[in-house]
Amino acid sequence: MSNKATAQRPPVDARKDFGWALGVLVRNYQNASTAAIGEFPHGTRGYQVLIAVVGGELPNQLALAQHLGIDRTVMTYLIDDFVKEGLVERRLNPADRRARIVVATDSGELALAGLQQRVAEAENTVLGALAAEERGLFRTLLRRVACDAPAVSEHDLGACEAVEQMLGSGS
Amino acid sequence: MSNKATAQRPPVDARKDFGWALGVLVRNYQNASTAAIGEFPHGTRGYQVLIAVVGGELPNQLALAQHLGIDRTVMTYLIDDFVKEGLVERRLNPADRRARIVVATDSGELALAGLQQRVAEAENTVLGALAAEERGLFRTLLRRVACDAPAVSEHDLGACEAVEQMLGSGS
DNA sequence: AAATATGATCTGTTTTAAAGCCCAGTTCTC
DNA sequence: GAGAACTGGGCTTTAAAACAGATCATATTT
Repeated sequence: MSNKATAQRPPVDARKDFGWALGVLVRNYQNASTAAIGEFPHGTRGYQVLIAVVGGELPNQLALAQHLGIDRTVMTYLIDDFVKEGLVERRLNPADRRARIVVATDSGELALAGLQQRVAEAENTVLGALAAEERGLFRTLLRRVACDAPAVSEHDLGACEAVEQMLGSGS
Repeated sequence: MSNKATAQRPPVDARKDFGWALGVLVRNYQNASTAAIGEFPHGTRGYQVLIAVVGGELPNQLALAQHLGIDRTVMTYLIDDFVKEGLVERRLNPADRRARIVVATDSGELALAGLQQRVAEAENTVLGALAAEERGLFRTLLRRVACDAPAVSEHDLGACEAVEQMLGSGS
């Protein structure tokens, strides 16, 4: 009786589901990168915030939050902790004194450089099933998926546009 | 002053970070698939559980939970809700009456078939930046990354082994 | 100047995930 | 049969995160 369904429709294979594979990858990345960065303030999240800060393309905390898809109120104490650790500084934007420009300190840039190496190793471990060229290909495709994604939500779209605008001169 | 760092090290580009791109993809996938499946019991999670159940490869609730990387106590009331909706049934495993075999009802299989179509559309939207062949390539690479991942955690490894054992005859 | 909008912060509430402990029923080992 | 081990389930606690408002300073608009 249940044969009927599996005979009429293509068989369901849980391993082929895109969402499942994505979930496994995210979980593995989380575990591996968390282990790689150790006691860094806010874990993987904090690491990505620091990357965005050092990148220096996001003008204020709000843009930072939207870029990473996290709540703007979270960004406040996340940056607070970074300031406490001496990784970044909050500066007033002379052009718009409502906004705080978040700049990385030398210590922050140094810390990021170290972290990036270790995270890169972790990433390669996570992608261990692929050959070296395939890893590069996968990264490229993933980057395109993320950067050139169609408008799924205005949030991400806005963030992406903002980034692209600012990178127009920065290449 | 900060030019020194950017001159010595390769410039940091937030858009090139693997973790960031992965996060964007996951967020887009979540939004798109959530919209696609509508009021389905436990959202994207529930959808993936149903796939695994219909796939019929996971012997019990524990294996189901490990396969999807969620807590085993969560699986309890997740399956509870599915039973209430008539999507799945809990049967006693005659071979091991400690374990409950979770089987999809005809209604559940039908529901999944409908959902899969809509989710597939959502997935293609999310991957809209890629050409059709590239999408297939990306899916293949992602599947390999997930299925053949090296042992990052014993949890996932065990789940993957279990799946592969049971699929030994099914390809 | 007044009204409105924006960025950051603070204050809560709510949701969610994860972890731990305990119990009941079942199976396996000895 | 006794005891250990395992599955399912309930319960509580903890931490993280999302979410909604309110406040304050500043910018922009009218």
